[in-house]
Amino acid sequence: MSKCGRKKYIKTNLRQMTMETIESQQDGSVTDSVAESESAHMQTQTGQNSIPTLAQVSIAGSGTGRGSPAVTLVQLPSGQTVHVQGVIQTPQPSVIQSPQIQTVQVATIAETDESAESEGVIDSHKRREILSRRPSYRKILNELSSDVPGVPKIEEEKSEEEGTPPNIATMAVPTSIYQTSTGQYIAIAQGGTIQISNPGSDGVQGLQALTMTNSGAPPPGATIVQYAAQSADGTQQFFVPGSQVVVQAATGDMPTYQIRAPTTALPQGVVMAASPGSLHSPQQLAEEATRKRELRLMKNREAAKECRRRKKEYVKCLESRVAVLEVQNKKLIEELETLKDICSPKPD
DNA sequence: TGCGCCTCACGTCATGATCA
DNA sequence: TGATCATGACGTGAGGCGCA
Repeated sequence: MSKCGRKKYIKTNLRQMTMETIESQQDGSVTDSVAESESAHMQTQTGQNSIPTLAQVSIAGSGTGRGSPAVTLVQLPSGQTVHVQGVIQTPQPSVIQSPQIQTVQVATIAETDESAESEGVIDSHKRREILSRRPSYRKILNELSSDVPGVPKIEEEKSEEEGTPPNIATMAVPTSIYQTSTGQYIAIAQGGTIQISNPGSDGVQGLQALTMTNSGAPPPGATIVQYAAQSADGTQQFFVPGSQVVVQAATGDMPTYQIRAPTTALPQGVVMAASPGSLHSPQQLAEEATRKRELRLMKNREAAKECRRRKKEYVKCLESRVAVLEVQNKKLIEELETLKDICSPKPD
């Protein structure tokens, strides 16, 4: 398959996955984030993500009592209520507090780009150097949320409510990745899913599904793994003890896998079936480098996905905050008008 | 219907931040 | 201090939409 075709294939799968994720988020599943609960309102009629609009809010109840620190309940369209603290209070940090830094930096970059255009001297490395200094979204949001109770934090790790759909293309982050002597990658995810990736196939394409079913049969506590290889050979079964770690494959036309108890703990749970000490020839070193690179790329792929997800969440949270602050601002103005009326006696 | 534009999501690279 | 993580930048492809 050509690169274009492959990308198309992967994209189709991923798009489907994304839609499944969106659907699962919209079907009333519990979300503890204001932003996530508002995701449905961010959708346009075409179902496509577009320029986000500010969430409309309504004031659910006027708890404003004079002289007391009032707390106003702001009803978001999603039904979520947000506590807006007293009208008179210490200035809160602007919603664009941290992004202001970004704005300044972007302005600098714009200048840089201009000068680069005019002179054509500044290379992309310098630009990258400047651009990469931005603070992380998570950091910004967590700083904001620590200041203001209404802003949810971006969690370090998503709870299971956002569990990946049972699609092999999702490439669930494996707890253990093994490499067989045939060069295949075997990843055992936390949910027990086993993924086998053929060498040379980057990422999801080479994955073969292994379904695990619990059985009370053979060794107690063992798990029967049905090898769902797409060969015409049919289904193979594996017995996987409870905390299996090591997988080896025999060379030959018919690969076999042995899953054993762990012996040594290597970083990131990666166990090389081929002894590292035997890697002497340049070819083996090159293969090793290639495998390492593929592994790194795979991890980075997942990290990038997660990063984008957090970024979207961050943006939604900011939008929610804008909505809340707008309501707060409106109330401030109203209260100011009221105070003006009280303090300025009407002429007879 | 073809074309151009826009948006979105992705993969990859580079690099700062963080961890062991 | 090296390994790993997190994330911005960049390039690319696909799909939607308006227009001639």
